[in-house]
Amino acid sequence: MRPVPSTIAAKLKAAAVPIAERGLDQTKIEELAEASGIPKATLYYYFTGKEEILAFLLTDLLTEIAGAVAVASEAPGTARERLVGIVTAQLRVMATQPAVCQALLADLGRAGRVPEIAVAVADAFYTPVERVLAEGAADGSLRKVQDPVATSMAIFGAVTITGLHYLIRGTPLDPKQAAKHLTGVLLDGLARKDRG
Amino acid sequence: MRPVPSTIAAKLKAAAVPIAERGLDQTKIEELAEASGIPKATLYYYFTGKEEILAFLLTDLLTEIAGAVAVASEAPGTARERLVGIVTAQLRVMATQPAVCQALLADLGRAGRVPEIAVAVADAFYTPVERVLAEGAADGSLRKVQDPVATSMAIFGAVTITGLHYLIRGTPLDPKQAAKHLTGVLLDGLARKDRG
DNA sequence: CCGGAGTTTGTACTCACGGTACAACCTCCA
DNA sequence: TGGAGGTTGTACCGTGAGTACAAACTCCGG
Repeated sequence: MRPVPSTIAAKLKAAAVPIAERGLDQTKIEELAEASGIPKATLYYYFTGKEEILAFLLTDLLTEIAGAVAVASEAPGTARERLVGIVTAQLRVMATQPAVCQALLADLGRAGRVPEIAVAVADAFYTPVERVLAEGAADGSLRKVQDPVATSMAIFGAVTITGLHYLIRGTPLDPKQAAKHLTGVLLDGLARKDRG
Repeated sequence: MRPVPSTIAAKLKAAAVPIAERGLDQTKIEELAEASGIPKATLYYYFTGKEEILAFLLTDLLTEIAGAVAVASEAPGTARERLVGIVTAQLRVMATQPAVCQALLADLGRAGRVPEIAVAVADAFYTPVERVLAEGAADGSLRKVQDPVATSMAIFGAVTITGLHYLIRGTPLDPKQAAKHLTGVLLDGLARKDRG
């Protein structure tokens, strides 16, 4: 993959739309060309194929998420508050870039198969959550869970699948609102509190 | 799609393995034929193509899950206990049929695009959880959540993505154990209880 | 202003694979 | 025993991914 100039990278984002709608395999290269306004021959000048185009879009997205999450992870306050911030940040990007996010989440298998993307997903989602869980156990704002890795996986699932549903159904996603509800459930739990 | 005899249906299950490994689009019909021991021509006698073969495997799987979940939903005890039973049942099927489950969860976008499968997913996952949440609010074993639909989506995500990770990594999945941890987190929440 | 390096793009091509057509054969039952 | 329907091999077609390549265009150093 040749270094991709920013003009191309910018145009390319529109290519995520047909991919989100139909899936990569049901999307012809010609459609990617059409959607992005970049001729097929030029696409092949920079990328070796469809897969690589999607990988480029996804790593771009995941870098952005990782950045926003890193900021939220540095915020002052309790770990519990930062967890809310992290989830909000993740949902915010989903609201901003619905198509690429849908392309990622609707085909998680591909992400798992491409090591580069798998790592980026971990950096953007699991790892920060895992850390904030540990911080919460330390500062007393979160309880100590038995298996932080499994727990961060569960949180990842809850957040992304919730977001994915909004994206698929096309209903507008209010990140703050959704994060509030989601973390409300995740933090307080579903069980009725006997003494709360 | 012609009615599929049980002999064919049984053999066909093996076709889920290459699909889980590589994804449907990276799997040739010839490979499905090889994996299942059913010649290509016979596959096309019963199905109109790859998509339909996968759809058949998925509806079969989802019917099974829906059945197991229905049983768990009828169990005596509190709604809270039934919720644990439902999650356990879902994870149990994932442990029993790893390949098909992976094929489903690693490509949720496809499920969303095929109405038949989307409905089956709802029947196997959301709807029962949504109902047990309502029952829990009624019998007092679960707290009243603001948005039961969104909550059941989050639960769906937590359960399936957790399961998917086990499947992708190939680590053995103990349904009881995993369900215990998962529902532990979901029921009690991540926040430290001030008075528990 | 020239020339060359790298970029952009159109066009023509190859080839793998999904899917179809069809005929031979087999099985089972009336 | 004959015919309907299931099973399978083989030959074929069309689509679309990816390649090859050359023409044109941009930009920069001399």
